[in-house]
Amino acid sequence: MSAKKVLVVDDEASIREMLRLALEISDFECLEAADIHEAYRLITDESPDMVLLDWMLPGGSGIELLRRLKKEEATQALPVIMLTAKIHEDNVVQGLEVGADDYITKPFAPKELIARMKAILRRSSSEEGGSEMRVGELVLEIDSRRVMLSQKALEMGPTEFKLLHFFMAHPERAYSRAQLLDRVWGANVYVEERTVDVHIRRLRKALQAGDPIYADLIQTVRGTGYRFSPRDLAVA
Amino acid sequence: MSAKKVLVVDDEASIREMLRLALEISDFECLEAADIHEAYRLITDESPDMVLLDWMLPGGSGIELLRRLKKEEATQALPVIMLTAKIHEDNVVQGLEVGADDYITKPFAPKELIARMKAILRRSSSEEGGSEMRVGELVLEIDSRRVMLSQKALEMGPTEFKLLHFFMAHPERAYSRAQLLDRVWGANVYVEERTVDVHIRRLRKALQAGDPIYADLIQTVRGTGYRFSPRDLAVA
DNA sequence: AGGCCGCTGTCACGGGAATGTCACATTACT
DNA sequence: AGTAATGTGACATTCCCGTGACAGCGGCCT
Repeated sequence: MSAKKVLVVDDEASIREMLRLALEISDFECLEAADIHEAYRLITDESPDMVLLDWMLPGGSGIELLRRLKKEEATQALPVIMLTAKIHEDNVVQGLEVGADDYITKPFAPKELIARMKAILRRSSSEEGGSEMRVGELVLEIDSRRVMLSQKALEMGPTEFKLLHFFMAHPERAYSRAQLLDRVWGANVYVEERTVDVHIRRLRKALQAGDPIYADLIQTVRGTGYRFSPRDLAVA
Repeated sequence: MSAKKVLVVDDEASIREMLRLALEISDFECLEAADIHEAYRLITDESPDMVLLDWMLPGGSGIELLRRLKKEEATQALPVIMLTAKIHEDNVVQGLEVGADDYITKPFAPKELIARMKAILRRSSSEEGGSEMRVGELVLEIDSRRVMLSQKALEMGPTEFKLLHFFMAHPERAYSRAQLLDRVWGANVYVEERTVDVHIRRLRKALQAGDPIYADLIQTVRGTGYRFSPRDLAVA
């Protein structure tokens, strides 16, 4: 299992730093945001597996972000743990009502936080019953690591599989080559950006072998990168 | 109904003797083990119908063995009753969490033990819908530890049998070598990952000897591991 | 006890797939 | 038309897997 990404939202740099340390020791990947705007950007761009959200934030309190996340379909299932000061314990009720998965009062032991995080991640990951994604006749079977198009298996390498997986999880959005390298190849990997092009081509070719129309799912966004667009499939 | 085999795991010979007596009076067949290693050997070699497991054992506590049994596919369903001293009653919770079916505190009346045993056997024997698995013409007979393909017996070692057993219980899913080692060989076993390859090959060879088509059931998933796929059998 | 035999785990070798990079062709936009 | 960006085929390298061989171990038979 790859490392889980956790977004820490807190305006105090010292607290973020402390949390980053605790998280990285436990093999989590850590993202940081100091305000709501930055937090929202990171959530859409990096799609973390969990959010640690401080209650007291300048420029809009944490509950505002929480409401927004629970309102949108794409982020509704994203687990959120609230961090709250002992004094404002009555906010906890409010937070849980809005849809926080858990809360923890400051100060807290890192160990307890990690334990709660793992409990929540275990729960949310076991919930994903349908371990397959579908776009029209295209079915990506995660467990068995196969791609079927109209009942027929498609041949492709591991990288193309991961690429397709990422695209199907994030449709209708353009990604730059750098972003794709980051999200599909993984961080801290240095390869030429143009390498993405080649794998895009290989993925298109694999899809085309199954049904030419499906190659059009992968669209080029000139000057930006690529986009996966199921929407245009039905039109054709 | 033939006599049920019961394995008694306890380091004190006197207790084993007492239990043997009680068991044989009630028409059980009795196996004895003084330590975990011997116990494990007897379980794989003799496949008893039930285990009476003392908590306090030299060289690894009983819970260690219990964990291992519950983790491995082949022994997951094997009923285990824990024997525990009154003083350590808090261990009971732990034991039940790991998967013990029942517990009894020493000292106990033989009559009570027998009653609990029968209750559990009744439950577990009614649960086992059939002690064989089938994929096409391939039949895995769990009790007799044999594999038949088109009425013909296949030759394979115990490890290949367990491997096939695991695969048939979890079809259409890719497993890494580490996962297979964990779930087929058992936890706390250190062997090279590539060893899996060799046993995969031996299993394929055994299947091929029966019917070449059936060797294709075991598929290589490059960069990931292996997959058992009955689905592709019918297509061919 | 000795020797045979089946099972297991490890290694080394070879082949083939997957990957990343380049050079060149092609396309899209000004 | 000209330029920048993307598509594409080819290639060397790396990585991964299949396979045969082999030694250790324990059981079983004589």
